[in-house]
Amino acid sequence: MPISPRRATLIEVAKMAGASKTSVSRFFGTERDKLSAELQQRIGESAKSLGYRPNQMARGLKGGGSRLLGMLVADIRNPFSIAVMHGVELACRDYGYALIVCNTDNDPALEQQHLATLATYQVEGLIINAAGQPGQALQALMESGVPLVLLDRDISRLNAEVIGLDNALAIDMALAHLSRQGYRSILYVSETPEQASARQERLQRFGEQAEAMGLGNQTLILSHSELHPCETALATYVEQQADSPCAVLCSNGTTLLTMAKCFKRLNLSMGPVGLMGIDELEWCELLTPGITTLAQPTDGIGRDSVACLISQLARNKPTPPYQNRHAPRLIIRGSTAP
Amino acid sequence: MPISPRRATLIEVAKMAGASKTSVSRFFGTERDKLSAELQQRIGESAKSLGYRPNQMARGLKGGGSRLLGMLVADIRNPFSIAVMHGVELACRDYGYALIVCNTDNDPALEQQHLATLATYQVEGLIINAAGQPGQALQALMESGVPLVLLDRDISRLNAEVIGLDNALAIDMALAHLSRQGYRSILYVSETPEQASARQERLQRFGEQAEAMGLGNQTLILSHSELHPCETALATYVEQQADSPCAVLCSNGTTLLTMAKCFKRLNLSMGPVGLMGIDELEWCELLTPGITTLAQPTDGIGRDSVACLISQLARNKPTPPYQNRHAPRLIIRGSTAP
DNA sequence: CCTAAGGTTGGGAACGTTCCCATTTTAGTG
DNA sequence: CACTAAAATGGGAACGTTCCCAACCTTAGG
Repeated sequence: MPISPRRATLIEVAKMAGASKTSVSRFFGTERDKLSAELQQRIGESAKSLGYRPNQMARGLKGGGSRLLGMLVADIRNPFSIAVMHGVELACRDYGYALIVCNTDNDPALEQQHLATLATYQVEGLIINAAGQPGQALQALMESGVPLVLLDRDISRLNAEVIGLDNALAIDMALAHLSRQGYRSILYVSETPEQASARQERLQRFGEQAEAMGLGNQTLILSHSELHPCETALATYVEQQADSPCAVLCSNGTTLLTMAKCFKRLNLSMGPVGLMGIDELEWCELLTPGITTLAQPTDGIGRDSVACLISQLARNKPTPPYQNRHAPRLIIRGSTAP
Repeated sequence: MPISPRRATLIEVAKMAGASKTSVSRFFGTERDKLSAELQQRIGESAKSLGYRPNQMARGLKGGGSRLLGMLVADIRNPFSIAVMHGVELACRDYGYALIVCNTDNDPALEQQHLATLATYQVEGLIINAAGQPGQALQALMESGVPLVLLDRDISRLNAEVIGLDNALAIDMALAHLSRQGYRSILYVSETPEQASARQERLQRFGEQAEAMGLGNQTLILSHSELHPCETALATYVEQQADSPCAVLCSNGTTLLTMAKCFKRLNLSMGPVGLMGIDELEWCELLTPGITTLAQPTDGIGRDSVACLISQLARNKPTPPYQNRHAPRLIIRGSTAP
């Protein structure tokens, strides 16, 4: 049975190097250059030979901060969330933070619980992609000095930065493209907008802007994941619009997948009936004749979320630039060529 | 400027409840029932009114364990990784652990660095989906008492559990299906197998089993992500096999996507030339006529990884059941109907 | 009525760091 | 060659917990 040798500690390194714990602490902290070259040498060697690594738990305890960021994701299986998370990861790496990720599977109760857990770990900042409206818990967290960034979804009565897509711009770009291609009437497909501000913003802008541009517009809200009702709704819509070219605009990747399936089932060909979505997915290029999308700059959104957090953390230093509303990128493919 | 009131501490709760810190500690630990009902009441109320939450950092420091698990992922944007991570998340929740996720983007250097970071946070266990061969670092970690689970990829000379797909079975199932459907010759497409044991196992089994079944077999290794060489390789292969029905078997989701694109470019129709992949992706159903896949039980793999960790953590308790090699599920679609 | 046993409760040390301050050494100045 | 400022180093107290052990308060048996 292998004995598990406890990890080496600061004191042991100090003893071995013939230095004080303070010096060793300095060596691994921000004051290494205050040490003489010779002492640095000795400490460095001892630490190496003992395989010493500072214990972040102990560091966090004594004022030093946990160097931990928390991320709360509503649905980890959503490719958008993942892509953003990737950006967050990259930025964490740059700033020297580690990341605790919690997935709520869109369950508000679980969300509350995870929030409590994250607080327990003394995270220094929090990136929240909310499932419910945990305004109260977040308010408490903010008041106790934890900076917050809301990802994609705003929370009412909470004074925190929201970082995500420029939803109005996205809708405008989509409608401009569709109109340019000659579609005269648009069906907008969204998931239920109640709990997600981004959905609301997109939905509302769609109504306003389509009206302003003189485009026919209708809305379809997907509440459950069943395909059938959605299929009939689409069939009905297309039938109604028989006289003028029409298109379907999907609010995100999930709805786009659903509608693509409906197109297939109804044997509708994309193009003659337009199809377009927000969010770029790997299969959009693959599906003949290719689906036109608005790609979100997910990496940038993730990175900026962290940058925003860090800038709140260090109020004294100049604020690194970050953007709240990110512009999408239009990727034109065959599905919007009538 | 809002003053940030420090989080309440154990001592403050104790003071308010007129109890000792030990009692409060007991209340939040595992010995709550050793306290009289009345005392529990008082402590409960005080804690609530102060919004007290135990500080996990401090807990971890004093022997209590960090209640933190680490997960190292080679490529966080791979849907397989995500799906497994979801299972890991679920299990963590059940066992009362939080999860630190590190993504290495397939960079061995970064992997080393992340490993060091995770050690720094005193994680109690580690789930490793290795990018390189960090055997040395992992060995050190194991020796210092951190249980390990290797996800999908084995690491040579490291005595740790490997949890993942039953690769031999998967290949056998795929070949059995393809053969049953009448394909006489198979092209196996894999990414470079050097650094990933799962790829090696699949590749090797493919050779053996196809030979044993009397099927024609060839292998295509995708090294870079360029489409063109791959496209010509496919074209050549299909041409060669003009006389007998042939199929393409893809080692994972990435190669499947690549080959699907090649099929499209070459205007090959799926079915007449078979196409099949390991890993189930959302678009496999969508792409006419549907792609036959072997779905990995990703949730199970994730859950079992955690279960395995936990069982190592508590050697005294009976080992919860976990499985090392998971069977895939065959999903038959049109792409393997000649 | 005394004592042992059991159930509750509390005090203090320890966990591995950082940080404040005191001390020692070095270098610089008149 | 003192004398002082600056640089380098070290000692001890904190950080918020848990855990060991001691103290207390019942209750029941003799």
